[in-house]
Amino acid sequence: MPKAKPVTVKEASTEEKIKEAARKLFTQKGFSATRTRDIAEEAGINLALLNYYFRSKQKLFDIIMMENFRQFIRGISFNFLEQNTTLDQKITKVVSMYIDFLTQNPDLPLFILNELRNNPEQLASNIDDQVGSTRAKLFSQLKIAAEEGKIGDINPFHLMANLIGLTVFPFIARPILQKVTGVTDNQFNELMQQRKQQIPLWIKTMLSPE
Amino acid sequence: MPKAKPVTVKEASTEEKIKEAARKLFTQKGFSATRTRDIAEEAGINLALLNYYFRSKQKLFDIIMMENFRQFIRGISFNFLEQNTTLDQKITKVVSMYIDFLTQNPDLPLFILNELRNNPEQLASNIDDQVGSTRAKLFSQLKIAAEEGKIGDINPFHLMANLIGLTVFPFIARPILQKVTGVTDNQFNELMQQRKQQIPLWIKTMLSPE
DNA sequence: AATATTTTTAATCATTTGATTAAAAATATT
DNA sequence: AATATTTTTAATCAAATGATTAAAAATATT
Repeated sequence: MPKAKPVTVKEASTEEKIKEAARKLFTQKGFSATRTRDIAEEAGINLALLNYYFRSKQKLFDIIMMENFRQFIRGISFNFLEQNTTLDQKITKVVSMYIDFLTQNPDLPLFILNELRNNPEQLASNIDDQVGSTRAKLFSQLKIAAEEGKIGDINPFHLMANLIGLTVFPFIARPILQKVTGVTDNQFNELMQQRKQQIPLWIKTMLSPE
Repeated sequence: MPKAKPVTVKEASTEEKIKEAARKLFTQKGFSATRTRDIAEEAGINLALLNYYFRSKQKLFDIIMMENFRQFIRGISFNFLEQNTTLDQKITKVVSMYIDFLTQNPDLPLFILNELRNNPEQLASNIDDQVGSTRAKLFSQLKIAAEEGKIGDINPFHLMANLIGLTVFPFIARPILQKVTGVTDNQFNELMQQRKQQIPLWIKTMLSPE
Protein backbone atom coordinates (compact mmCIF):
# COMPACT_ATOMS: atom_id res chain seq x y z
CA MET A 1 0.00 0.00 0.00
CA PRO A 2 1.48 3.37 -0.97
CA LYS A 3 2.02 5.84 1.80
CA ALA A 4 0.11 9.04 1.63
CA LYS A 5 3.06 11.36 1.45
CA PRO A 6 6.61 10.76 0.37
CA VAL A 7 8.72 10.62 3.47
CA THR A 8 12.17 11.10 2.07
CA VAL A 9 13.59 14.56 1.76
CA LYS A 10 14.77 13.84 -1.74
CA GLU A 11 12.59 16.19 -3.80
CA ALA A 12 12.61 13.94 -6.81
CA SER A 13 11.84 15.04 -10.31
CA THR A 14 8.45 13.34 -10.45
CA GLU A 15 6.77 15.69 -8.01
CA GLU A 16 8.27 18.67 -9.76
CA LYS A 17 7.27 17.39 -13.18
CA ILE A 18 3.68 17.12 -12.03
CA LYS A 19 3.73 20.61 -10.58
CA GLU A 20 5.16 22.10 -13.72
CA ALA A 21 2.63 20.37 -15.94
CA ALA A 22 -0.14 21.41 -13.58
CA ARG A 23 1.07 24.98 -13.51
CA LYS A 24 1.10 25.15 -17.27
CA LEU A 25 -2.35 23.68 -17.79
CA PHE A 26 -4.13 25.26 -14.83
CA THR A 27 -2.73 28.67 -15.69
CA GLN A 28 -3.72 28.31 -19.31
CA LYS A 29 -7.14 26.76 -18.97
CA GLY A 30 -8.29 27.18 -15.40
CA PHE A 31 -9.35 24.56 -12.88
CA SER A 32 -12.47 23.09 -14.45
CA ALA A 33 -11.20 22.84 -18.01
CA THR A 34 -8.04 21.01 -16.93
CA ARG A 35 -8.22 17.20 -16.69
CA THR A 36 -5.99 15.30 -14.33
CA ARG A 37 -5.26 12.98 -17.24
CA ASP A 38 -3.98 15.92 -19.26
CA ILE A 39 -1.68 16.88 -16.43
CA ALA A 40 -0.39 13.32 -16.18
CA GLU A 41 0.22 13.15 -19.90
CA GLU A 42 1.91 16.54 -19.99
CA ALA A 43 4.14 15.46 -17.12
CA GLY A 44 4.75 12.06 -18.69
CA ILE A 45 3.72 10.17 -15.58
CA ASN A 46 1.07 7.71 -14.50
CA LEU A 47 -2.21 9.27 -13.48
CA ALA A 48 -2.12 7.65 -10.05
CA LEU A 49 1.08 9.48 -9.19
CA LEU A 50 -0.78 12.75 -9.19
CA ASN A 51 -2.94 11.54 -6.34
CA TYR A 52 -0.01 9.81 -4.71
CA TYR A 53 1.92 13.04 -4.43
CA PHE A 54 -0.85 15.61 -4.11
CA ARG A 55 -3.88 13.70 -2.82
CA SER A 56 -6.35 15.39 -5.16
CA LYS A 57 -6.75 17.70 -8.11
CA GLN A 58 -8.04 20.42 -5.81
CA LYS A 59 -5.04 20.24 -3.47
CA LEU A 60 -2.65 20.40 -6.40
CA PHE A 61 -4.54 23.36 -7.78
CA ASP A 62 -4.43 25.19 -4.47
CA ILE A 63 -0.66 24.90 -4.41
CA ILE A 64 -0.31 26.21 -7.94
CA MET A 65 -2.73 29.03 -7.31
CA MET A 66 -0.95 30.15 -4.20
CA GLU A 67 2.44 30.15 -5.88
CA ASN A 68 1.10 31.96 -8.92
CA PHE A 69 -0.57 34.52 -6.77
CA ARG A 70 2.49 35.13 -4.66
CA GLN A 71 4.63 35.60 -7.73
CA PHE A 72 2.14 37.99 -9.22
CA ILE A 73 1.72 40.19 -6.20
CA ARG A 74 5.32 40.19 -5.04
CA GLY A 75 6.42 42.42 -7.89
CA ILE A 76 4.25 45.29 -6.83
CA SER A 77 4.53 44.85 -3.13
CA PHE A 78 8.24 44.28 -2.92
CA ASN A 79 9.02 47.37 -4.88
CA PHE A 80 6.90 49.77 -2.95
CA LEU A 81 8.43 48.67 0.30
CA GLU A 82 11.87 49.98 -0.59
CA GLN A 83 13.03 52.98 1.32
CA ASN A 84 15.24 55.64 -0.20
CA THR A 85 13.53 55.69 -3.57
CA THR A 86 11.22 58.39 -4.83
CA LEU A 87 7.71 57.64 -6.02
CA ASP A 88 8.91 58.27 -9.54
CA GLN A 89 11.66 55.74 -9.25
CA LYS A 90 9.33 53.14 -7.80
CA ILE A 91 6.83 53.60 -10.57
CA THR A 92 9.45 53.36 -13.26
CA LYS A 93 10.93 50.26 -11.76
CA VAL A 94 7.65 48.50 -11.13
CA VAL A 95 6.43 49.09 -14.67
CA SER A 96 9.64 47.89 -16.23
CA MET A 97 9.79 44.82 -14.04
CA TYR A 98 6.19 43.94 -14.71
CA ILE A 99 6.37 44.28 -18.45
CA ASP A 100 9.32 41.90 -18.50
CA PHE A 101 7.53 39.56 -16.15
CA LEU A 102 4.31 39.59 -18.17
CA THR A 103 6.21 39.01 -21.37
CA GLN A 104 7.46 35.80 -19.81
CA ASN A 105 4.17 34.86 -18.13
CA PRO A 106 1.39 36.18 -20.33
CA ASP A 107 -1.30 33.83 -18.96
CA LEU A 108 -0.81 34.71 -15.33
CA PRO A 109 -2.96 37.84 -15.00
CA LEU A 110 -6.09 36.31 -16.46
CA PHE A 111 -5.61 33.26 -14.29
CA ILE A 112 -5.29 35.38 -11.17
CA LEU A 113 -8.26 37.58 -11.99
CA ASN A 114 -10.46 34.56 -12.66
CA GLU A 115 -9.53 32.79 -9.49
CA LEU A 116 -9.93 35.95 -7.48
CA ARG A 117 -13.47 36.25 -8.69
CA ASN A 118 -14.19 32.62 -7.90
CA ASN A 119 -12.55 32.59 -4.46
CA PRO A 120 -12.65 36.12 -3.14
CA GLU A 121 -12.57 34.99 0.47
CA GLN A 122 -9.80 32.41 0.24
CA LEU A 123 -7.28 34.91 -1.02
CA ALA A 124 -8.24 37.71 1.28
CA SER A 125 -5.88 36.58 3.99
CA ASN A 126 -3.13 36.03 1.47
CA ILE A 127 -3.43 39.57 0.19
CA ASP A 128 -3.25 40.92 3.69
CA ASP A 129 -0.05 39.01 4.31
CA GLN A 130 1.50 40.15 1.11
CA VAL A 131 0.45 43.76 0.79
CA GLY A 132 -0.58 44.75 4.27
CA SER A 133 2.40 46.93 5.02
CA THR A 134 2.80 47.95 1.40
CA ARG A 135 -0.44 49.86 1.46
CA ALA A 136 0.58 51.82 4.51
CA LYS A 137 3.95 52.72 3.03
CA LEU A 138 2.50 53.73 -0.29
CA PHE A 139 -0.26 55.81 1.25
CA SER A 140 2.10 57.69 3.50
CA GLN A 141 4.49 58.39 0.67
CA LEU A 142 1.60 59.72 -1.41
CA LYS A 143 0.45 61.90 1.46
CA ILE A 144 3.88 63.38 1.96
CA ALA A 145 4.29 64.07 -1.74
CA ALA A 146 0.89 65.74 -1.78
CA GLU A 147 1.74 67.90 1.23
CA GLU A 148 4.97 68.95 -0.42
CA GLY A 149 2.91 70.01 -3.41
CA LYS A 150 4.71 67.61 -5.67
CA ILE A 151 1.57 65.80 -6.72
CA GLY A 152 -2.13 66.55 -6.79
CA ASP A 153 -4.44 64.79 -4.39
CA ILE A 154 -5.36 61.87 -6.55
CA ASN A 155 -7.13 59.01 -4.81
CA PRO A 156 -4.66 56.14 -4.32
CA PHE A 157 -7.22 53.84 -5.89
CA HIS A 158 -6.96 55.72 -9.17
CA LEU A 159 -3.19 55.57 -9.03
CA MET A 160 -3.13 51.82 -8.44
CA ALA A 161 -5.85 51.11 -11.01
CA ASN A 162 -4.12 53.21 -13.64
CA LEU A 163 -0.63 52.01 -12.94
CA ILE A 164 -1.50 48.32 -12.92
CA GLY A 165 -4.16 48.69 -15.59
CA LEU A 166 -1.92 50.45 -18.09
CA THR A 167 0.77 47.86 -17.48
CA VAL A 168 -1.27 44.67 -17.36
CA PHE A 169 -4.25 45.32 -19.60
CA PRO A 170 -2.46 45.13 -22.96
CA PHE A 171 -1.35 41.61 -22.05
CA ILE A 172 -4.74 40.30 -21.03
CA ALA A 173 -6.52 41.95 -23.95
CA ARG A 174 -3.74 41.21 -26.38
CA PRO A 175 -5.74 39.15 -28.92
CA ILE A 176 -8.53 41.66 -29.30
CA LEU A 177 -6.21 44.67 -29.25
CA GLN A 178 -3.97 43.21 -31.93
CA LYS A 179 -6.93 42.26 -34.04
CA VAL A 180 -8.55 45.66 -33.75
CA THR A 181 -5.40 47.68 -34.34
CA GLY A 182 -3.76 45.31 -36.80
CA VAL A 183 -0.57 45.05 -34.78
CA THR A 184 1.74 42.06 -35.39
CA ASP A 185 3.43 39.99 -32.71
CA ASN A 186 6.74 41.71 -33.25
CA GLN A 187 5.16 45.13 -33.15
CA PHE A 188 3.36 44.17 -29.96
CA ASN A 189 6.62 43.39 -28.22
CA GLU A 190 8.12 46.63 -29.43
CA LEU A 191 5.13 48.57 -28.19
CA MET A 192 5.43 46.94 -24.78
CA GLN A 193 9.04 48.06 -24.60
CA GLN A 194 7.94 51.59 -25.45
CA ARG A 195 5.43 51.45 -22.64
CA LYS A 196 8.21 50.94 -20.10
CA GLN A 197 9.06 54.58 -20.69
CA GLN A 198 5.63 55.89 -21.58
CA ILE A 199 3.57 54.62 -18.66
CA PRO A 200 5.69 56.39 -16.01
CA LEU A 201 5.36 59.61 -18.02
CA TRP A 202 1.62 59.20 -18.32
CA ILE A 203 1.28 58.46 -14.64
CA LYS A 204 3.42 61.46 -13.79
CA THR A 205 1.15 63.85 -15.68
CA MET A 206 -1.86 62.28 -14.00
CA LEU A 207 -0.25 62.95 -10.64
CA SER A 208 0.92 66.43 -11.42
CA PRO A 209 -0.69 69.16 -9.32
CA GLU A 210 -2.61 71.85 -11.17
CA MET B 1 -40.41 11.58 -30.46
CA PRO B 2 -39.65 15.28 -29.97
CA LYS B 3 -38.82 17.26 -33.04
CA ALA B 4 -35.36 18.74 -33.23
CA LYS B 5 -36.35 22.35 -33.38
CA PRO B 6 -39.52 24.13 -32.34
CA VAL B 7 -41.43 24.85 -35.48
CA THR B 8 -43.86 27.47 -34.29
CA VAL B 9 -42.90 31.09 -34.41
CA LYS B 10 -44.16 31.62 -30.90
CA GLU B 11 -40.96 32.41 -28.98
CA ALA B 12 -42.21 30.98 -25.74
CA SER B 13 -40.82 31.78 -22.35
CA THR B 14 -39.10 28.45 -21.88
CA GLU B 15 -36.46 29.05 -24.49
CA GLU B 16 -35.83 32.51 -23.13
CA LYS B 17 -35.64 31.26 -19.56
CA ILE B 18 -32.96 28.79 -20.58
CA LYS B 19 -31.00 31.43 -22.40
CA GLU B 20 -31.13 33.81 -19.48
CA ALA B 21 -30.00 31.15 -17.02
CA ALA B 22 -27.26 30.10 -19.40
CA ARG B 23 -26.11 33.66 -19.89
CA LYS B 24 -25.89 34.20 -16.17
CA LEU B 25 -23.96 31.02 -15.40
CA PHE B 26 -21.73 30.92 -18.47
CA THR B 27 -20.79 34.56 -18.01
CA GLN B 28 -20.07 34.05 -14.34
CA LYS B 29 -18.23 30.75 -14.42
CA GLY B 30 -17.23 30.04 -18.00
CA PHE B 31 -18.03 27.07 -20.19
CA SER B 32 -16.32 24.20 -18.38
CA ALA B 33 -17.33 25.11 -14.87
CA THR B 34 -21.00 25.44 -15.82
CA ARG B 35 -23.13 22.25 -15.66
CA THR B 36 -26.16 21.83 -17.85
CA ARG B 37 -28.00 20.70 -14.74
CA ASP B 38 -27.19 24.03 -13.07
CA ILE B 39 -28.59 25.87 -16.04
CA ALA B 40 -31.75 23.77 -15.94
CA GLU B 41 -32.16 24.38 -12.24
CA GLU B 42 -31.51 28.10 -12.55
CA ALA B 43 -34.07 28.27 -15.35
CA GLY B 44 -36.51 26.10 -13.43
CA ILE B 45 -36.95 23.64 -16.28
CA ASN B 46 -36.31 20.00 -17.01
CA LEU B 47 -32.79 19.18 -18.11
CA ALA B 48 -33.99 17.57 -21.34
CA LEU B 49 -35.51 20.85 -22.48
CA LEU B 50 -32.08 22.36 -22.79
CA ASN B 51 -31.19 19.81 -25.44
CA TYR B 52 -34.66 19.97 -26.94
CA TYR B 53 -34.30 23.67 -27.63
CA PHE B 54 -30.56 24.05 -28.17
CA ARG B 55 -29.30 20.59 -29.15
CA SER B 56 -26.20 20.73 -26.97
CA LYS B 57 -24.40 22.65 -24.26
CA GLN B 58 -21.84 23.80 -26.81
CA LYS B 59 -24.45 25.21 -29.19
CA LEU B 60 -26.15 27.05 -26.36
CA PHE B 61 -22.83 28.44 -25.25
CA ASP B 62 -21.96 29.61 -28.76
CA ILE B 63 -25.17 31.60 -28.90
CA ILE B 64 -24.52 33.24 -25.53
CA MET B 65 -20.92 33.97 -26.37
CA MET B 66 -21.80 35.60 -29.66
CA GLU B 67 -24.46 37.79 -28.06
CA ASN B 68 -22.18 38.76 -25.21
CA PHE B 69 -19.39 39.56 -27.57
CA ARG B 70 -21.57 41.66 -29.83
CA GLN B 71 -22.87 43.63 -26.91
CA PHE B 72 -19.40 44.21 -25.60
CA ILE B 73 -17.86 45.37 -28.83
CA ARG B 74 -20.79 47.38 -30.10
CA GLY B 75 -20.23 50.13 -27.56
CA ILE B 76 -16.80 50.97 -28.82
CA SER B 77 -17.40 50.38 -32.48
CA PHE B 78 -20.73 52.13 -32.77
CA ASN B 79 -19.43 55.26 -31.16
CA PHE B 80 -16.35 55.68 -33.26
CA LEU B 81 -18.35 55.37 -36.45
CA GLU B 82 -20.28 58.56 -35.82
CA GLN B 83 -19.46 61.41 -38.09
CA ASN B 84 -19.58 65.03 -36.95
CA THR B 85 -18.07 64.43 -33.54
CA THR B 86 -14.56 65.31 -32.49
CA LEU B 87 -12.15 62.75 -31.10
CA ASP B 88 -12.61 64.35 -27.70
CA GLN B 89 -16.35 63.97 -27.84
CA LYS B 90 -16.10 60.35 -28.90
CA ILE B 91 -13.73 59.51 -26.11
CA THR B 92 -15.87 61.21 -23.50
CA LYS B 93 -18.98 59.45 -24.72
CA VAL B 94 -17.41 56.01 -25.00
CA VAL B 95 -15.97 56.15 -21.51
CA SER B 96 -19.20 57.30 -19.95
CA MET B 97 -21.23 54.70 -21.81
CA TYR B 98 -18.86 51.93 -20.91
CA ILE B 99 -18.67 52.71 -17.24
CA ASP B 100 -22.44 52.60 -17.03
CA PHE B 101 -22.49 49.40 -19.05
CA LEU B 102 -19.83 47.71 -16.93
CA THR B 103 -21.57 48.74 -13.75
CA GLN B 104 -24.56 46.77 -15.00
CA ASN B 105 -22.54 43.86 -16.46
CA PRO B 106 -19.45 43.49 -14.31
CA ASP B 107 -18.75 39.88 -15.34
CA LEU B 108 -18.75 40.48 -19.07
CA PRO B 109 -15.17 41.65 -19.65
CA LEU B 110 -13.52 38.71 -17.93
CA PHE B 111 -15.81 36.34 -19.79
CA ILE B 112 -14.91 37.89 -23.11
CA LEU B 113 -11.20 37.95 -22.43
CA ASN B 114 -11.21 34.32 -21.36
CA GLU B 115 -13.13 33.11 -24.35
CA LEU B 116 -11.00 35.17 -26.68
CA ARG B 117 -7.93 33.43 -25.39
CA ASN B 118 -9.55 30.01 -25.75
CA ASN B 119 -11.01 30.60 -29.22
CA PRO B 120 -8.87 33.21 -30.92
CA GLU B 121 -9.73 31.97 -34.40
CA GLN B 122 -13.46 31.58 -33.98
CA LEU B 123 -13.96 35.21 -33.10
CA ALA B 124 -11.60 36.59 -35.67
CA SER B 125 -14.28 36.81 -38.31
CA ASN B 126 -16.69 38.31 -35.84
CA ILE B 127 -14.29 41.06 -34.93
CA ASP B 128 -13.75 41.85 -38.55
CA ASP B 129 -17.48 42.19 -39.10
CA GLN B 130 -17.92 44.37 -36.08
CA VAL B 131 -14.92 46.65 -36.13
CA GLY B 132 -13.60 46.44 -39.65
CA SER B 133 -14.72 49.86 -40.74
CA THR B 134 -14.30 51.30 -37.27
CA ARG B 135 -10.57 50.89 -37.39
CA ALA B 136 -10.30 52.71 -40.69
CA LYS B 137 -12.41 55.60 -39.44
CA LEU B 138 -10.52 55.91 -36.19
CA PHE B 139 -7.13 55.73 -37.84
CA SER B 140 -7.95 58.40 -40.38
CA GLN B 141 -9.34 60.69 -37.73
CA LEU B 142 -6.18 60.22 -35.70
CA LYS B 143 -4.03 60.94 -38.73
CA ILE B 144 -5.90 64.13 -39.54
CA ALA B 145 -5.69 65.32 -35.97
CA ALA B 146 -1.97 64.60 -35.97
CA GLU B 147 -1.44 66.50 -39.21
CA GLU B 148 -3.33 69.45 -37.84
CA GLY B 149 -0.94 69.39 -34.90
CA LYS B 150 -3.77 68.81 -32.45
CA ILE B 151 -2.30 65.61 -31.09
CA GLY B 152 1.10 63.99 -30.94
CA ASP B 153 1.82 60.97 -33.06
CA ILE B 154 0.87 58.33 -30.55
CA ASN B 155 0.50 54.82 -31.90
CA PRO B 156 -3.23 53.97 -32.15
CA PHE B 157 -2.50 50.79 -30.26
CA HIS B 158 -1.46 52.79 -27.21
CA LEU B 159 -4.58 54.91 -27.48
CA MET B 160 -6.89 51.90 -27.65
CA ALA B 161 -5.05 50.00 -24.94
CA ASN B 162 -5.08 52.99 -22.61
CA LEU B 163 -8.63 54.05 -23.31
CA ILE B 164 -10.14 50.60 -22.88
CA GLY B 165 -7.70 49.59 -20.17
CA LEU B 166 -8.34 52.59 -17.97
CA THR B 167 -12.07 52.08 -18.38
CA VAL B 168 -12.36 48.32 -18.08
CA PHE B 169 -9.50 47.30 -15.81
CA PRO B 170 -10.92 48.59 -12.53
CA PHE B 171 -13.95 46.36 -13.07
CA ILE B 172 -12.06 43.17 -13.84
CA ALA B 173 -9.53 43.74 -11.07
CA ARG B 174 -12.12 45.07 -8.66
CA PRO B 175 -11.65 42.53 -5.86
CA ILE B 176 -7.91 42.89 -5.64
CA LEU B 177 -7.96 46.66 -6.09
CA GLN B 178 -10.52 47.12 -3.37
CA LYS B 179 -8.64 44.82 -1.06
CA VAL B 180 -5.32 46.54 -1.66
CA THR B 181 -6.61 50.08 -1.40
CA GLY B 182 -9.25 49.43 1.24
CA VAL B 183 -12.04 50.91 -0.83
CA THR B 184 -15.65 49.99 0.01
CA ASP B 185 -18.34 49.07 -2.50
CA ASN B 186 -19.94 52.48 -2.27
CA GLN B 187 -16.62 54.23 -2.67
CA PHE B 188 -15.88 52.06 -5.68
CA ASN B 189 -19.02 53.20 -7.43
CA GLU B 190 -18.24 56.81 -6.63
CA LEU B 191 -14.73 56.43 -7.98
CA MET B 192 -16.09 54.94 -11.21
CA GLN B 193 -18.30 57.97 -11.63
CA GLN B 194 -15.27 60.20 -11.13
CA ARG B 195 -13.46 58.28 -13.83
CA LYS B 196 -16.08 59.27 -16.39
CA GLN B 197 -14.56 62.73 -16.22
CA GLN B 198 -11.00 61.81 -15.36
CA ILE B 199 -10.22 59.26 -18.05
CA PRO B 200 -10.95 61.65 -20.95
CA LEU B 201 -8.69 64.21 -19.30
CA TRP B 202 -5.92 61.68 -18.81
CA ILE B 203 -6.24 60.48 -22.39
CA LYS B 204 -6.17 64.07 -23.63
CA THR B 205 -2.88 64.81 -21.93
CA MET B 206 -1.45 61.58 -23.32
CA LEU B 207 -2.47 62.70 -26.79
CA SER B 208 -1.27 66.26 -26.44
CA PRO B 209 1.55 67.22 -28.81
CA GLU B 210 4.83 68.34 -27.28
C1' DA C 1 22.30 -10.50 0.09
C1' DA C 2 18.03 -10.13 2.47
C1' DT C 3 14.56 -7.16 3.90
C1' DA C 4 11.96 -3.05 4.23
C1' DT C 5 10.40 1.04 2.14
C1' DT C 6 9.21 3.99 -1.52
C1' DT C 7 7.71 4.70 -6.15
C1' DT C 8 5.30 3.32 -10.26
C1' DT C 9 1.93 0.83 -12.95
C1' DA C 10 -2.38 -1.19 -14.84
C1' DA C 11 -6.86 -2.08 -13.73
C1' DT C 12 -10.92 -0.66 -11.77
C1' DC C 13 -14.45 2.06 -9.07
C1' DA C 14 -17.89 5.49 -8.30
C1' DT C 15 -19.64 9.71 -9.55
C1' DT C 16 -20.56 13.29 -12.55
C1' DT C 17 -22.22 14.92 -16.67
C1' DG C 18 -23.92 15.70 -21.40
C1' DA C 19 -27.23 13.64 -23.99
C1' DT C 20 -31.17 10.54 -25.44
C1' DT C 21 -35.51 8.08 -25.23
C1' DA C 22 -40.22 6.93 -24.74
C1' DA C 23 -44.18 8.18 -22.67
C1' DA C 24 -47.19 11.77 -20.70
C1' DA C 25 -49.08 16.32 -20.74
C1' DA C 26 -50.29 20.40 -22.98
C1' DT C 27 -51.58 22.87 -26.96
C1' DA C 28 -53.03 23.52 -31.65
C1' DT C 29 -55.64 22.01 -35.75
C1' DT C 30 -59.39 19.93 -38.11
C1' DA D 1 -64.90 16.45 -29.94
C1' DA D 2 -61.37 14.00 -32.25
C1' DT D 3 -56.87 14.13 -33.94
C1' DA D 4 -52.35 15.83 -34.70
C1' DT D 5 -48.54 18.41 -33.09
C1' DT D 6 -45.64 20.44 -29.77
C1' DT D 7 -43.81 20.62 -25.21
C1' DT D 8 -42.51 18.55 -20.88
C1' DT D 9 -41.15 14.86 -17.80
C1' DA D 10 -38.83 10.86 -15.59
C1' DA D 11 -35.78 7.38 -16.50
C1' DT D 12 -31.77 5.93 -18.50
C1' DC D 13 -27.40 5.73 -21.32
C1' DA D 14 -22.65 6.23 -22.39
C1' DA D 15 -18.60 8.59 -21.90
C1' DA D 16 -15.59 11.30 -19.15
C1' DT D 17 -13.34 11.99 -15.01
C1' DG D 18 -11.37 12.10 -10.26
C1' DA D 19 -9.85 8.80 -7.33
C1' DT D 20 -8.45 4.19 -5.36
C1' DT D 21 -6.41 -0.40 -5.09
C1' DA D 22 -3.32 -4.16 -5.25
C1' DA D 23 0.56 -5.73 -7.29
C1' DA D 24 5.05 -4.89 -9.48
C1' DA D 25 9.27 -2.37 -9.85
C1' DA D 26 12.74 0.43 -8.02
C1' DT D 27 15.30 2.09 -4.27
C1' DA D 28 16.97 2.31 0.40
C1' DT D 29 18.25 0.04 4.78
C1' DT D 30 20.07 -3.54 7.55
